[in-house]
Amino acid sequence: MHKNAADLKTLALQLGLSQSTVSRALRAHPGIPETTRLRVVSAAEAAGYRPNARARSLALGRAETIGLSFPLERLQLPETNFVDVLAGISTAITSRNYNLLLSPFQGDEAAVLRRLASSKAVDGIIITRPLVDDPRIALLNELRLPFVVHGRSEVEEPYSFVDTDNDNAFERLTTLLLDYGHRHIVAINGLAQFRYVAARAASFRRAFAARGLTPPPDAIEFVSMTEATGYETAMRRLSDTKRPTAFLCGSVFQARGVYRALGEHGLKVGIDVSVVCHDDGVRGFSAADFVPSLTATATSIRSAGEELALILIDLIEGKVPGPIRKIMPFELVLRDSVALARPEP
Amino acid sequence: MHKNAADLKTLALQLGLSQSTVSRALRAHPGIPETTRLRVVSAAEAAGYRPNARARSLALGRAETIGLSFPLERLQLPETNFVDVLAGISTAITSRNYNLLLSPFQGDEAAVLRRLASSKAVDGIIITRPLVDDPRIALLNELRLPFVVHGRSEVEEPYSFVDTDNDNAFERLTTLLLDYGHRHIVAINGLAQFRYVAARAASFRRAFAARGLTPPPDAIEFVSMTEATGYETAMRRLSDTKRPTAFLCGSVFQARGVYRALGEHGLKVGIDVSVVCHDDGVRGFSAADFVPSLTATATSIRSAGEELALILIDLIEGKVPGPIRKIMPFELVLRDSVALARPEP
DNA sequence: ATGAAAGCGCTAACAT
DNA sequence: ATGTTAGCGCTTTCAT
Repeated sequence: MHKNAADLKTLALQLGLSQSTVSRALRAHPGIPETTRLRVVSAAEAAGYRPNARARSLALGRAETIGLSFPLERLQLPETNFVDVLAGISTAITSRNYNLLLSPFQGDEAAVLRRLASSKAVDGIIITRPLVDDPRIALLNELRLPFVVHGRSEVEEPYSFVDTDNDNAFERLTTLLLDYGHRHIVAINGLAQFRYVAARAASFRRAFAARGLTPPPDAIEFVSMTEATGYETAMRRLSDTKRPTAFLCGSVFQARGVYRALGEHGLKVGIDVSVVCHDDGVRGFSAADFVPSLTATATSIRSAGEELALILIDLIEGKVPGPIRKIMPFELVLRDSVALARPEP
Repeated sequence: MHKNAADLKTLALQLGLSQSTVSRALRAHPGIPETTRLRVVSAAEAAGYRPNARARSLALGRAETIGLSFPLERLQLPETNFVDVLAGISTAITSRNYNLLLSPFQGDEAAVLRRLASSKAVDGIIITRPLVDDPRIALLNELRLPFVVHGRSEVEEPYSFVDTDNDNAFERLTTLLLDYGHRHIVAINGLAQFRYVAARAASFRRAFAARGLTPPPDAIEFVSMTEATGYETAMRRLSDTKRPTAFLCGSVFQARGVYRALGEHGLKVGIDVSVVCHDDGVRGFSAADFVPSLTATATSIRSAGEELALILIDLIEGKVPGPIRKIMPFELVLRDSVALARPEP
């Protein structure tokens, strides 16, 4: 076999051609006759030649590599949709022949982004979980590093993003519960610092408003997206003097906690209390597998990951012009966790 | 702010120094007086200078990047310890200031490894889930790309690895059950193509042999490491004319399935039937959280991930000589899933 | 149709 | 203590 993968110079020497001709032949440049092209290609194959990525990226100014910057914890916590996003990105880069550089960080993300940008280690970057007013967007624009955001922010800056259709999904879920006669609904939302949480809260209120209703201020709970907080929140609200008749959860993790709390209160999901949820399609946490099965707005966070990478690569390669904005669709899947609201006791 | 991150040439020009002096000053080479060093460093800081990683790696022959090659599915299945390994690797590279290049693949891994090696995109690579006779090891040795294997293989080739102490863990678990009087034990193992599965089977038999016993040939089941197969296997074996008194599971996923099967048979874990398991410390799947809590040999697959990356980096930097072999320790944690074997009916 | 030469931005051996 | 020079391996004008 090819022991030491040859370089261009050696190859050119062997063929009695110049480096430039060999280089062009390998990339099928116009102006290289088929005969020499074939000769070069077969010689390269025989020698096991593959271009040196370091040299190539230096000369070209592109590394065919995208970066993903994320806080280290996102890989450490069990209840996260991050891995599914990562799976989607992985699929996309595989199909586009790109590499993915993982940039986990602890502490100062801005420093990481600055380093990635000026070190030219990647051609572009994906950032996740934008805040309502996220400083990273202005920073990346200033650094002139192509980037795509998973989610949206409220900043004025132009930027590309892929987001779930939070607005419509939550309005839909809320409307469903209202249709079933529920009025005393508790929405277990995420932490208020994230933009999508605000969007979801607004959608919840909008659905009420569409019927001339206004939910009480404490209808929306802003807590983290875990089973534990879902459980605690539900336990607390079930002790209210007037018990909620339905829960709307922002994630399957929270919904799990709600199911557990209801069980402990001796209440049956889909009979005594209704539950709906937004389902990102996280591996191993399907709303369909809940007992009883959970009515949810289903989307594929993995597809969102694919889109993120594909859009970023298109942006890098100049295949698309300005900022791309993509809203991923969802589907309302009716299952067994919703019943007509019981008449007030 | 620094608009366009300056390069070395510009910086040298500004300072009235040569590129090499600036370069040396920035890396605190001996022979650069403190005064000029400070002058250079502060100028670099002011200019927002960061070395171009592409140029640097070309000149240096090192990219300060390690690769992780894995089949795309490993990110897609919910029941996997892969993400925990990834979390460990991420922690390690963060602390050592390395980058991690993810190389998911579909199909031919050899091609991916060849490409990574000859394109010089990474300084070294981590491979996972070695087969009993794994061809990747010989290939990587031939390609002269530093690498570390997560797990062991039976090949003659020299190679570095980090592995769980499968032999002792499974002997220990088996001995524990034997101590409790169990003789009719079913070991739910992994798929036979992997080396660790063979090692575990041998350890199981060794524990029996140490008491002059021999387990029946069908005592060990070679199935995949999922809840579903754990369930199916247990259901099948519980219908045997002579019911097993204990199950030994290779993973918490399988153990979950076993718990479910026992529940369906109306059998109580830790009373009617005993269960033990090896616990990799996968996020969200702790043996401690089983109900009843599950006796297990506990190890940290995440720490293994950290070791993998640290060893690889040491290898790359020449800080250690030949192949490094590291066996990760485990701890036997006694919980509520084991009881004395009932006298035969 | 092919070659020569410059340059991507950095490091390091070799001066001085 | 600092500068000069020669690469690292590739792509890409610019010649011919």
